[in-house]
Amino acid sequence: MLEIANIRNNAAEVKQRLAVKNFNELNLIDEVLSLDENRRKIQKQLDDNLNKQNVIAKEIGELFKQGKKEDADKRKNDSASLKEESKQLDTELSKIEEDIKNILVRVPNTPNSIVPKGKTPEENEVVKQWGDIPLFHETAQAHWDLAKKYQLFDLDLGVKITGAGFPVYKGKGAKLQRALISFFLDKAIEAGYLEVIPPHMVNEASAFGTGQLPDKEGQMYHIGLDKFYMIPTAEVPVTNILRDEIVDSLPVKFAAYSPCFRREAGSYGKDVRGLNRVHQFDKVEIVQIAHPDKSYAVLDEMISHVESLLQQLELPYRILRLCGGDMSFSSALTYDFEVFSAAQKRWLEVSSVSNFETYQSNRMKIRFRDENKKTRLVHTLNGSALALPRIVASLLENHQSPDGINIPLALQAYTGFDKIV
RNA sequence: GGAAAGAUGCCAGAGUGGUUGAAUGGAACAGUCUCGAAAACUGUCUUACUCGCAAGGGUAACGAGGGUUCGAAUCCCUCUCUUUCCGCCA
Repeated sequence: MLEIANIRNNAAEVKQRLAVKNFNELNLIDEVLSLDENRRKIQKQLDDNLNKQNVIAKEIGELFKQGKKEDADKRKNDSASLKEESKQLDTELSKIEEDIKNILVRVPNTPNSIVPKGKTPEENEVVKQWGDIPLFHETAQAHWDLAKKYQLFDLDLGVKITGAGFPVYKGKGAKLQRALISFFLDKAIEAGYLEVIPPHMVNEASAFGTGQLPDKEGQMYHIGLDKFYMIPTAEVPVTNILRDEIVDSLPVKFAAYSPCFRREAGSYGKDVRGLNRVHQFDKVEIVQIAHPDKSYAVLDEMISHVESLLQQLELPYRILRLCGGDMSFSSALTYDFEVFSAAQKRWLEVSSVSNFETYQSNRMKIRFRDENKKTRLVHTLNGSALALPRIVASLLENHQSPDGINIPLALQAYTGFDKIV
């Protein structure tokens, strides 16, 4: 959530930025400001009251020691009304703090100044395109057909075992998954990330920390009996590693492979065909905890990392700067990576790299010490590097030939084969 | 699933009602010593909110929430979590 101090100091700018995200409840900002002012007033009153009570308590202790019991008893009466008053103030304060929090969790992050205005994905800005778009003739097959032909994965089998959207990978299809995961992890480690294997379920506090709760619980699978959530991305457990910590040295770089579970309620049509959108998929995620002054350089670094992966996989891609309307709630700046999938003739999103600035760290209380030894909130960033299913889809579609599917050179050491026949 | 114990500062670990935000030890940081290091010695060392231009005040926090009391880390209640043993099991 946004820092209250920031809202206090830059209310006009905050509002103007939020408008870029098409956030139209700008009155909430004014509301939160007046609540905050009130909060401080009550806080002061309460503190003063408690101070008086403490002074009296000390005096009574002293009187007891001197054996002046009657005097002590007299002083006790002085405390009664103060105590009553403090109790009321305290109730008031908790109420107002809750109100402030309830509002703040409903306000999205302020977008960076370079975020384009816009409401729909069409208004995202293409900032780069790499690679030649393959022009296949009519015989080019979609990945779901290629999967059948080469026995790579089976969606119907997944339906039987679990339900729609839970693919069963088989043979070279399974090996390809494993190869991609290892490839992505190795590249991340080379780039200085520490590999972690996080829990695949998280508690409520963790889900709140990265912003999945309270709003997006419908997106996650929930284990009601234990109050756990299946992770929709490794970002959730990995970023929470540093929750409530004061970090000594920045940046911290984590890379994690994990399966991801998403309910994807309401999706339909060509979007969910084949591997285009599934409920369980594998992903390698990179996370960085960065100094506020350096987080945008870090964002660039992460973008380059993702680019190099796609280049090594020989997949044509483009990078989009998401417009205000298409960005996620908690992001300040997001770049999406899309890969062109030859047979479907469309761009598929395979990665999303974002800077959350202090939006997540404020929830998670991840801090560092600045030059003056003051604690400050860090910036958090993360990106997919990469999500597998659509990578597989486009690998199959783009690298198909009449006599099989060619594995990109960089991946061959991991697959152990150079062609799927 | 059954039984027991426990939750205190970065860590270990004292503390059962009154200058205890918290002994002691370790770690860390700074300094003295040293060519340098180690050792030794000295000092520093929680966080959040709030008032103040600042210097510096105030308040809160000993798992969480409530209660008793003039006063609670210390007593009472509820909840959560952790550990150990047994059972089951990859």
